[in-house]
Amino acid sequence: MATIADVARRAGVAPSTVSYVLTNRRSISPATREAVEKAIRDLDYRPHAGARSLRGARTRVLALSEPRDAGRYQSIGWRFVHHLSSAARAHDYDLLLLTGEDNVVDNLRRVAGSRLADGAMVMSLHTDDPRVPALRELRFPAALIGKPRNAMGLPWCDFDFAGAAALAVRELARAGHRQIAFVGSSDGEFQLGLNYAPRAVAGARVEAKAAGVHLHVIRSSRSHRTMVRRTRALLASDPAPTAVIIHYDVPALPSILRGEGYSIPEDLSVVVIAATPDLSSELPLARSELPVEEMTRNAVELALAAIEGDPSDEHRLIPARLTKGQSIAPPRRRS
Amino acid sequence: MATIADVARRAGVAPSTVSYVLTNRRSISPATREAVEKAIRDLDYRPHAGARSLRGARTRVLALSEPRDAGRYQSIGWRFVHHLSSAARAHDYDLLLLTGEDNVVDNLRRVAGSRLADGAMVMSLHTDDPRVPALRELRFPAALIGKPRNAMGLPWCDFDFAGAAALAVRELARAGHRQIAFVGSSDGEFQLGLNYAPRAVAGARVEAKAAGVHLHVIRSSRSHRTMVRRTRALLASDPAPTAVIIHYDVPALPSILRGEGYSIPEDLSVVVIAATPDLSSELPLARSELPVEEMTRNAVELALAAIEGDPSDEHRLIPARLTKGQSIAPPRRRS
DNA sequence: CTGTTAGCGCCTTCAT
DNA sequence: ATGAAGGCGCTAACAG
Repeated sequence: MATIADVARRAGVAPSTVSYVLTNRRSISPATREAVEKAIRDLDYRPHAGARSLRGARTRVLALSEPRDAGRYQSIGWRFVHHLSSAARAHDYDLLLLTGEDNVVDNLRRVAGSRLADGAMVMSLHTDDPRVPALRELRFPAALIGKPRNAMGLPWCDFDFAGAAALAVRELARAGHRQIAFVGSSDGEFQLGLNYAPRAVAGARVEAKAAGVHLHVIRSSRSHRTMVRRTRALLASDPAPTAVIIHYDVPALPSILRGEGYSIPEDLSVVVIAATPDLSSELPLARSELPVEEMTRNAVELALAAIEGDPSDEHRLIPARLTKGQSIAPPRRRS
Repeated sequence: MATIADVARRAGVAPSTVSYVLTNRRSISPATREAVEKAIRDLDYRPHAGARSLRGARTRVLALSEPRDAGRYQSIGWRFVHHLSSAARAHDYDLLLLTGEDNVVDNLRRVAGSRLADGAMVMSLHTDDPRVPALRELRFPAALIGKPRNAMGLPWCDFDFAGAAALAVRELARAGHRQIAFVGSSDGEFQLGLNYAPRAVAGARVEAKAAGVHLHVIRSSRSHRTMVRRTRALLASDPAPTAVIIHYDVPALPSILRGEGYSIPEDLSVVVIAATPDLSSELPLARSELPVEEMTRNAVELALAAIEGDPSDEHRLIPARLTKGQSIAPPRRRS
């Protein structure tokens, strides 16, 4: 593999000049720059990442932390990762994955200590996540994807789950619904303490109270059988809900509703919040999409800002936007 | 951050001695070892990754390559990544994610050239994947997860999709079925050229011919509407299939079948191949699970072997094992 | 505008 | 069983 010395020799300049061409840290005559760039191309030269980081420069690597158990419940994880990687590459950064270790915190310590990365992004935040104080103590630059109970001065960005839920309630209330069901995240997500799960419920509750509507709250389940049971109980309650808000993807739920003999939106209005692009549905559901691209772009920006030294506790709560599909109708008159 | 010199000073030994304690490359008296280890603990010393890699040692990082577009079709990806990360950590390796760039091959060149990783693992292989010749040319140690048409001497491991399909056909034939439907991967996966999609179909075809049964082959679709349409056409064909093999997860399919008035297994037997752990189904389906843990463990082993210098073109095709659920019954007599 | 040089932290050969 | 010293490839301070 070619080194900076090889390039310098071939271009007939000093190694430092090559370095300066690369880093743009002082002015270079067009002629020299041209010669150096040609030599770089000819030799397919790439700076040695280890040497760079040793010299005190950046590793240009961002660590991505996610607890091992989160993967089970969050199939969206992969979408986030793809977008995070793109966003990081846009700043010439790579992503180092920190999911495989039992102990999330040790893993961060290790990476920070051995300077494998310049900073971290933290996914699947629990309400009281041990990684938050650890990052603080390590003084390792980081951005949180998700809102912990206490960010302890770390920057974070998140989707406004509470706002999305409130918006859905408001929209349904405006259409005339007075009995609204809220199907929250799955049992597993609640049990892990994933912060967005209760936040969405809380948002819905507040707005329901303000709008004077009754909210029937249940959780979803990954077990189809359980889901059917809970749905039946929900629909059988008296007074029965005339609209359903679904937090996140419970792809089977519309099918279950139909299976129980309800048609959408005639018998039941439906709104999905924090939704993923939906290919499976027959009819365009009213929804607020989870803005994955925007979230990841912001997360990377915040992490890089933290690396640059701004110890900002900036946070970005991305507002929900409701796309009205064809799944909201006025409530059917009780017969 | 502490350096090796700090540790040496604190332990009252030479830096090289500390290094030897760390790398175990020569015998150390118990006393010195103890002293050094204490100093390491006291200072929470961690070797500088960049310095190590500069010195010619390993980076202890494995790159993980997946094309950007694959994420859309393979929700399983995240499971693989989690397991790969665990497997890598078991060998004290970290994972660097290569998904964010438009050009997968450039990305590999870059990482190999700048020595950000010691080797790579390659996911979502297309039948003729450009990464294979590129890795060959770069002489970058790598293991493929998936079987390309031509591995060009690179080691690979994969699930025996053809065998799994054949096994399913055989089992259904043995139960008396003569008209078997095969619901293959989705249009998207076929279009991307993901290698497992056609392999499973081919395996089913070969076994069907050998067993003298007729095979109705369709592809699945992520669109629920399309899926319903195709399923109806399939069930309406004459002679109608009495059993269905589902390649990979089409979670909605059992529901669709039931929705069309078929009960499982009375009206229709069902076998799932390359299945993911199923939480959503009412009844335990006959299935061969995709052995994710085993695949990822093997992939890491092969990659590390390649890094160690064995230029083996070893490959590991992991055989399918069928779990008989309660979804296979003899075909219903035509009425 | 460009060249020379020191040193980042580690491993390893050579010497003891 | 342990030390001393050189150099991996790069950047930045210092010279010109």
